[in-house]
Amino acid sequence: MNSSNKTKILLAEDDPNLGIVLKEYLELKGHDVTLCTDGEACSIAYFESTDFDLLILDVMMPKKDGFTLAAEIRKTDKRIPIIFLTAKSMNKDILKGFKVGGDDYMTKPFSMEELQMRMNAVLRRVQIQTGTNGTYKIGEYEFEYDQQLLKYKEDQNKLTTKEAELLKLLCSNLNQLVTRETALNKIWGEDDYFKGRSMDVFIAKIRKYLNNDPAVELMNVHGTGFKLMVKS
Amino acid sequence: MNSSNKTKILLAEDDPNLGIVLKEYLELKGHDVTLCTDGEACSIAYFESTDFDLLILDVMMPKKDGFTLAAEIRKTDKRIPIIFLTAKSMNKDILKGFKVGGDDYMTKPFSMEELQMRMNAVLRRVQIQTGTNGTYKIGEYEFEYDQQLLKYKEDQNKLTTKEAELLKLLCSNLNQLVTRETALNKIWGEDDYFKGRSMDVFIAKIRKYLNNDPAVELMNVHGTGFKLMVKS
DNA sequence: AACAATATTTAACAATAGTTAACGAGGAAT
DNA sequence: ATTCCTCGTTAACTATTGTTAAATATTGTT
Repeated sequence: MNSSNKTKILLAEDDPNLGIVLKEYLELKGHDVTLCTDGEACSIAYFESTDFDLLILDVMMPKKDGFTLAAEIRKTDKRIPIIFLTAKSMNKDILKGFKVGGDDYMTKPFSMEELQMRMNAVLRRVQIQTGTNGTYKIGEYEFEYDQQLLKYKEDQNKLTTKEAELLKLLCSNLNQLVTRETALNKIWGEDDYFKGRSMDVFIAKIRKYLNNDPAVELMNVHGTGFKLMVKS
Repeated sequence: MNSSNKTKILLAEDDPNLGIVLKEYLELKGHDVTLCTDGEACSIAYFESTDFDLLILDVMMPKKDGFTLAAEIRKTDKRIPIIFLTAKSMNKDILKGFKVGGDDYMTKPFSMEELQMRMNAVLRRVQIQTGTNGTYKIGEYEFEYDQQLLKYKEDQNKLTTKEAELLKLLCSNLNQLVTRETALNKIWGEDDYFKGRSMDVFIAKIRKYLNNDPAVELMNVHGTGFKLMVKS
């Protein structure tokens, strides 16, 4: 979940009418919507930011279709919910949407209410463990990203901005790999040797914060990245 | 996930034709299905067992409708995935299904394939959430891939990433040949002479870890590959 | 048996990661 | 304006992980 308590939605829809109507409806419902009108713009928007909570992708789009885009994103993020929108109700298409790692699939025309409901259903799953306002549970710890606060029982640590950003990225991929590349691009904005060393220093700091709870482990995957594991 | 490797599904459907067809299809797909023909029977089945992985509930059922049943279950279990089936595509109904805590909603008639896909999508989420992808038994050993941990009685060894990946590949082909080519391509990404030598070094390391239990043998098939054998 | 190909093992080496501390830019306090 | 403080970066050193090399052993073929 991103810093505000709004759900941050990345919406890709090339039909300008539908795009704008959707954006306005979702904003009315209290969400924060970024609208892209083609697949490439959407790809760029996604990979530059760390804090989208949900993707809504039209399948048929200029430059890059929704399935291709979703497949790319699923390579680096298995968690973020993806809902596809499509005009044609071709059976094969639906199956492809799921195969590529989508969470739901809606055929136009659909009611806004149903979209809202399906969004909630899919978000409820990820929010069961990420509190609703930027609060993450990490074993016995509680991490308030908004306040940059990491709490363990009575103790609490104030994190720096970079520490908090990195920990948030790890939390939103809990039990899953975050590649060095992803982290560097999303948090440092570039991926070079020195930024990489800098990240290692932050990883060490976060480990130190987290070593009260033995069920929590921030582990390295050699040559690839890190994953924050919580044994259950 | 329950103890077996099958997905345990509780299916409630009062139409006997559809019920039986669904059950048979899902069993064909390797799942373990319990079929109930009314809401009360389903409620009893659910509350008597602990290890269902997924509920598929018809909405219109004798004695207790699917929504009421789901609402009851959601009081005690917020996690278990619920998919509703319904004949009528009334908008209000769909909304009610989600309000009551459903994860997906399918309108009859639907294709079996789409049901399968939607099941997978919903199950994938809970797997990701719990980080429970792989624990293998190897004779007296227990291998937790997620934690890169190999346990033998009281002892436990922390494996490196490569060791864990290779052991996982061997485990998922227990008692079966894994060709050098397969292993090299899957784990090293390419199949050349030096990667091959490197793999041999890892095989040696894994053998060393596994030599407490005489029933376990990581054997070579000359010129072809390796087999992880467990005698019983 | 002699030979060639493949596999095992140990050690040296290279690349990646972990840790601690020094450094420097920028903001806040004096 | 000067000093102090915080934070991110860089540096230096150590540890871990994975690859290459080299010496030995095993297997299959002629």
